[in-house]
Amino acid sequence: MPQSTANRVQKTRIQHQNQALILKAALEVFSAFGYRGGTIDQIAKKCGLSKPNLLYYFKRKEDVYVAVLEATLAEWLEPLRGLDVSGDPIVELTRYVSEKLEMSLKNPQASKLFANEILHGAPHIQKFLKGPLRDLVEEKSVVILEWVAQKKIAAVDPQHLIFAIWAVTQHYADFSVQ
Amino acid sequence: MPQSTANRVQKTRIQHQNQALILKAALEVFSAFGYRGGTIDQIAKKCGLSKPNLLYYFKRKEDVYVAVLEATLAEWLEPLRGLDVSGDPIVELTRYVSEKLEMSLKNPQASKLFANEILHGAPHIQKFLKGPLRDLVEEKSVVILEWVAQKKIAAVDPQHLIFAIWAVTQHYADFSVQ
DNA sequence: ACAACTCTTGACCAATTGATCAAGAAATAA
DNA sequence: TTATTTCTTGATCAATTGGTCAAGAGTTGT
Repeated sequence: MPQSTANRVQKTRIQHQNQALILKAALEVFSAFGYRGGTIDQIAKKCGLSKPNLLYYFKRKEDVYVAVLEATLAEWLEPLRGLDVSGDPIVELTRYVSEKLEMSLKNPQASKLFANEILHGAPHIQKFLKGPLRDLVEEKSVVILEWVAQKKIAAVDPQHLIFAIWAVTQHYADFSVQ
Repeated sequence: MPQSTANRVQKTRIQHQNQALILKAALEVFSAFGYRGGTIDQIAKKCGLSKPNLLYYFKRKEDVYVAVLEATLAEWLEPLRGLDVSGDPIVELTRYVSEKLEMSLKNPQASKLFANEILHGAPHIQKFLKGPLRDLVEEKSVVILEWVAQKKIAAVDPQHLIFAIWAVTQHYADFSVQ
C-alpha cells in the first residue's frame, strides 16, 4: 500500500507513472463534471486502469480530488509571487491579472476545476491555503493590506481580492473556450 | 398528471402551492450542490413532500432543474432591458453591471445556480436564450454590436460579453457572502 | 350522497457508484 | 531459482439515487 500508509516512502517507477496517469485523467474528469459529478469509473477508464487498481493508489475518491488540487495549486499561485509592494498597485495588479489570464487560457481545465471548487465554498482548497501555501498568501495579503493602509486602493479583504481575481480570469478563460 | 401531460391546462390551488414549495427548495439545493450534486430526496425533504409526490408534479429531476432556471431567468435578465443604444457604452454597461451586482447580492442562491450552470457549459440555459427570451438577448446584442460598429467598444461577441458580466457579478456576490 | 378527479405515499426496482477483498500476475531482491 | 514485495483485477457489497406503481386518501362538482 503506497501513499496512504506510511510503511513505504520511496516511490516505485510504476507508482510515479500510474499516479501521473491518474492525476491527468482526474483533472479532465473533475474539471468537466465537478467533484460530485465525476466518477472514479470515468477516471479509471480514461487512464486505462481498473477501478480497484486506481483505488490501490488512492484509497478514496476524495484523495484523488485533493491530489489533483494540490498538484495544480502550486503552479496556479505562481503569478502571485511577483506582487511587489513597492510598485504601483494598479500596475502590479494589472500585471498579475494578465499573467493569470494567460495561464488560465493555457490550462482551462485547471481553471474550471478551481472555479467549481470555489463555487462550492472551497472546502478542500482552504486546507492548502492554510497549509504549505499559507506563507505565500499571507505575504501577499500583507502587500495588499499595505496598499490599503496607504489608501492606494479601496479597503478589501486580501484573500477575497485574490479569490475574486481568480474567479474573473477563470471565467474569462471558460468563455474563450466556449 | 399535471404539467407534463397536456390534458389539464388549469392549475389547482394545491398545484400552485406545492410547485412553489418545490421550486423554492430546489433553488436552495441546486445552488448549493449543483445539478448532479443535488438530489430530489433532499428537495423533497426540504419542502416536506414525499419523493413520489414531488415526482408527481415534476416527472424527472431535470424538469425540476429546468423549471427553477426558467423561474429565475426572467427576473435575472431584467436589468438588461435598460441598455440604451443611444447612451454612452461605459455609462450604460456600468449601470447594468451595478444593477446586476445588487441583484446578485440580494439573491446569492440564484447567482450560484447560474454560475454552476455556466461552468458546465450552460447546457440548459441555451434553450431559454434561444426560446422566449431570445428577443431580449437579440435586441441587446444588436445594441452591443452597434457600439462595436461605431468603435466605441472593442469587438466582442455580445452573448459572451453578457455572459462575462454575469460571471463577474455572480462571483462577487458569492465572495461577499463567504 | 355520489362519482370523478386530484393528490399522496409505502413499497419496490434498476442502475450507478464508492469501496473491499482475496487471489493471482509481475517485478524485484536474495 | 526462490522468496518477498508490489501490482492488478474479477467478483462482490452496501449505499445512494432517479424513477415507477398500485392503492388509498382527499377534494370537488353535481
